[in-house]
Amino acid sequence: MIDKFLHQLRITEPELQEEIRKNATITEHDRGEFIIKNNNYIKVLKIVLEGKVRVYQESDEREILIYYLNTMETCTLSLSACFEDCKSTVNAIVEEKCILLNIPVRFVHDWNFKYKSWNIFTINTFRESYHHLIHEYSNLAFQPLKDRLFDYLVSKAEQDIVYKSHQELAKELGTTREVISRLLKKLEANKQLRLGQKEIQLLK
Amino acid sequence: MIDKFLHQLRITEPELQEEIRKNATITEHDRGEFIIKNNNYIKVLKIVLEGKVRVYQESDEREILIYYLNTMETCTLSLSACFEDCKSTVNAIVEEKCILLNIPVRFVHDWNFKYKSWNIFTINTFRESYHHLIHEYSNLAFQPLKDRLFDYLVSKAEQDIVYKSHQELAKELGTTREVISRLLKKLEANKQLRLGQKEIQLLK
DNA sequence: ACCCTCTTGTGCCAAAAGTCACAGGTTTTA
DNA sequence: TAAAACCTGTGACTTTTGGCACAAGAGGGT
Repeated sequence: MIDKFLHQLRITEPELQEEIRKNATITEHDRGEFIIKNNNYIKVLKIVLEGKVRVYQESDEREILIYYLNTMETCTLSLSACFEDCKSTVNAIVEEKCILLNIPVRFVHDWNFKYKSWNIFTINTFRESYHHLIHEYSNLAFQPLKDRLFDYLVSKAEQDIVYKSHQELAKELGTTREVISRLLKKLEANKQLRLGQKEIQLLK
Repeated sequence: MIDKFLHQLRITEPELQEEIRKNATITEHDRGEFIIKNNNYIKVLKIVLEGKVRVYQESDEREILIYYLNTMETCTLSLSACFEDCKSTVNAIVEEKCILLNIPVRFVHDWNFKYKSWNIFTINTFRESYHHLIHEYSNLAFQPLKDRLFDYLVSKAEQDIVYKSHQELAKELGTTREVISRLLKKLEANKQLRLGQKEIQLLK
C-alpha cells in the first residue's frame, strides 16, 4: 500500500522511503467519520491512500465544499499547517471508506528541504490546490447557481449519473435544498437531465 | 532597494543574494499599466518593491479582486507558474506607481531546493495566499454583499477613510455600481459611514 | 404491516442582487 | 471655459435566491 503511494508520488530517495515507513502510520476510517474538525489543531498530515474525503467549510446551517480528496491526494490545509502550528478552519469527513497515511507534522516540514521529491510533492500540492480554488472562486463570483449546479453535476457524474440527494448537492454548493430541487426541475424541463430517487441522469 | 528586499525576506545566503543581484532586473511602472495579462505566458516572477498592484479575474463586464500586492509581496500565481510553464488566468494592473523586481522563472524554480531561505519564501507565499483565498471564498459563499462591502471598507480604510469610487468597489467585489451605491446609502442611513465624493468616511 | 427517516415536490412570500433609464453633480482636459 | 468623462443618486422593474410550510413517496428495519 505504501509502495504504491511512494511510486505514484515519485518518491525515489531510499532514505525518504525509509523515513516514511518508519514514522507514518496507516489507519482505516468508515463513512461519516470526521478526519479533521474545525478549530482543532493539526498534528499529522493525512494522505488518502484509498477512498474519498470531503473537505468543507461551515457557517451556521450552511456548508460549502472546498474540495474532495481522492486516492493519493492530501489535504492542502493540513500540509500548510505543517509549516506553522495552527488550527484547522475546515472540516473533513469520510465519504467513502478510506485508508489514510498519517505523517506527523514535524517530519513533513523537515523533509521539504531535505528531499527533492518531497519538495516537489509539497509545491505541486499547493499549486494545484491554489489553481483549483481560484477557479472555484471565480465560478462562485460570476456564475449563476443554475450553471454552477449543472457544471458540478457534469464533473461528478459517473457514466452520466450522479448518485446524490438534493440535500447533499445543496451542501456542496453552499445553498439550500429547496433551491436545488427547483433548479433541477428546470434543468429537467430543459431536457438537460432526468431526475430519479437519489439519482440524476445527465442527458446527451 | 534590493537590500531592503533581501533583508525583509530574510534572504541571508550570500550566494543567493549574489544570484538575485546578477539575474534580477528592476523596473518602474505607472498607474494603469498592466503587469500581467490574462492568457499571456509568464516569463518572470515579479516582486513588488514599492507601490501597489491589483490582481483580479474578469468575466464579460464583471471583475473580481483576487488580491492586492503591496510592498514586498509577490504574485502567487506567477510564482506557481515558475514551476510549470503556463498561461496567466488573471490580470494585474498597477494601482499605485510601483517598482518591481523581476526574476526569470527558471531561477525561481531552481533556487527552491538550493537555498533554504528561498524555499521558505516560496512556501510562505503559497501558504498565506491559500489561506487568504479560502477566507475570501467562504465570505463570498456565506456573507451577504452588504457585509462583504462593509468588511472590505474597513480593511481598506486609511485613518477611517476609503478613497474609492463606487465603480471601483463594485469591480473589486464582483458586482455592479448601482448595487454598491444603494448599499452604501443604507450603511450611511445606518450611521456606519458618511459618503463624500470618491471618499467614504467610516464612523465610530 | 407499520413506523421512522430520508427524499422530493411545490405554493407562497420575502430578501438580495441585478438591470435599465435618466438626472444632476464634480473633475479633468483640451 | 466649454466639452467630455467620471461620479453619484434613485425610481421602477426583473431575476435569483432563500425561508417556511406542508404533502406525498421511497426504503429500511422490526
